[in-house]
Amino acid sequence: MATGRNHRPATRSRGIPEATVARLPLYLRALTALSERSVPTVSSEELAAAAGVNSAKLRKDFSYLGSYGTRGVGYDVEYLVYQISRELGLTQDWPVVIVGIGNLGAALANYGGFASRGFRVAALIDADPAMAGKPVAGIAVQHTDELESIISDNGVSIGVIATPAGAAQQVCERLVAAGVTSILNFAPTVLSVPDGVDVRKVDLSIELQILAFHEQRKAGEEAEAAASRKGPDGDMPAVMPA
Amino acid sequence: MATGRNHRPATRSRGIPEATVARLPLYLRALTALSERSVPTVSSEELAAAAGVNSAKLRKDFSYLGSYGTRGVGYDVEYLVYQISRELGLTQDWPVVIVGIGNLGAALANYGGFASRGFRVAALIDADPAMAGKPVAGIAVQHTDELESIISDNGVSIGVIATPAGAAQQVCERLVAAGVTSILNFAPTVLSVPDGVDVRKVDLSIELQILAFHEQRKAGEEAEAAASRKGPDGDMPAVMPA
DNA sequence: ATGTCTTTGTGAACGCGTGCACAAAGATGG
DNA sequence: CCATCTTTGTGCACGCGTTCACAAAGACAT
Repeated sequence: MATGRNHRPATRSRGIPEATVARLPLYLRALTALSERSVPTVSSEELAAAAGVNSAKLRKDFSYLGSYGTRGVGYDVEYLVYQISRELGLTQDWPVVIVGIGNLGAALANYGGFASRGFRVAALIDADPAMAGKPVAGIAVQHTDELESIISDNGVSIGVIATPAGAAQQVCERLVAAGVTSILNFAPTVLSVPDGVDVRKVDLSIELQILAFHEQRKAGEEAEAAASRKGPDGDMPAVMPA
Repeated sequence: MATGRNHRPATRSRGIPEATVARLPLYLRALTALSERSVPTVSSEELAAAAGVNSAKLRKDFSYLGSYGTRGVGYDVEYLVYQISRELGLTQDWPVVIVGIGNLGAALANYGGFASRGFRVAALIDADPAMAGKPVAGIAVQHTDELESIISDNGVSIGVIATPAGAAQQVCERLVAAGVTSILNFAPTVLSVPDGVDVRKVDLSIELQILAFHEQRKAGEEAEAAASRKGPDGDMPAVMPA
């Protein structure tokens, strides 16, 4: 993935493949939606369609967690929600700090998807003294000087970096020194961290560049196909309006 | 990727592996930094360190593009910047529309990483009539009604969806019907699109959940190691109270 | 021109992830 | 209790991606 997969060499954590872990939140979201509609059970086929994956893959993914399905019936929605939540560690409360309260940081602070999944924004931190005390998403921004005490007072182990690229590595080092062991990095930089610290990267510009590559390829193939009336391979799909 | 990889079944586009394409922007960024420091050449070892990857992987990646290096010396920075830019399609101008100008949409509009890489924000679109005309990042927001005409007038082929989850699929369908063939989706939903349309997904909540999983595992291993000095089987994780 | 030294480019092996296809398991009806 | 039908769980094969290790290639000094 977006990104940013590949942050671990090849560590298979407790038998659950990394690729499976990355899909569990996807299943969880689909299951939560079913739960809200009071659907009691769901088959692997239905759930796979809702999550946008192959049903065999989904069944294999679940098989790593245990045998939670009933043959001939499917999976119990509520039970599965609980099991996946537990496996992902979402049954406990994760205090999170966001460093860098610019446009992106503010957007993250306001993002509803955090609170609903066991994540609690413990603090917003910015280096600009003018920001200190200003409320963003109902939380007063604190100055970078407070970083270390905030982390240790709240027992924060997950940090989000939304600073400019130039500040990211330094912020990262302070976070790690203060006890943070998982970092979600939005700054367009490669962070270097000691062993035992997980980093996941989200890079908006990179995603767009990948799209541009495919877009260019499509345009190229099109021109190519238009030029030669007789294409040897006919794998160009007709674009159907949804 | 994060993120969000795996949006294509297994299509190897024009001989260049998908995994390689995803890393090209990373190399490009490192090379651009070197270029700004007027470094003339760089070895695969140095560049790999700057990009945070294995040097053998980097060389193999470049080998898909051609033989652009000089043995005994390394790679010419400027030349490589050009070649990768061309391969990614960044030598041309890509007009982009952003739909959904909330916190996140505004952050994206203000994000500097777009303009510097051949992407031009052609329009900001929001469904709220109260937003229409309001300038965000120096561009006046336009109403959703204008969506189709904006797309066709500007020849937009890349769209960014930053709407709430409920609106995403509908917006997506309108974008596709109007001619967009690449979509970057920030809404927490699985978009269904016709063949020929690329979708990349960035999901903030999913990234955090993956971090939480590893965080929990780290905490579990720690507790396990502390509790049992010599455990016979170590596959049963101690369930920690929430 | 020749030898040495550095660094690229790649052949080959390995491991992970994916998807097919099917047997095992349980529900359901008679 | 038995037959049938649905759906899970998984053995297996295949392909992609990663990494090692080394031969080929060029720079540079003598």
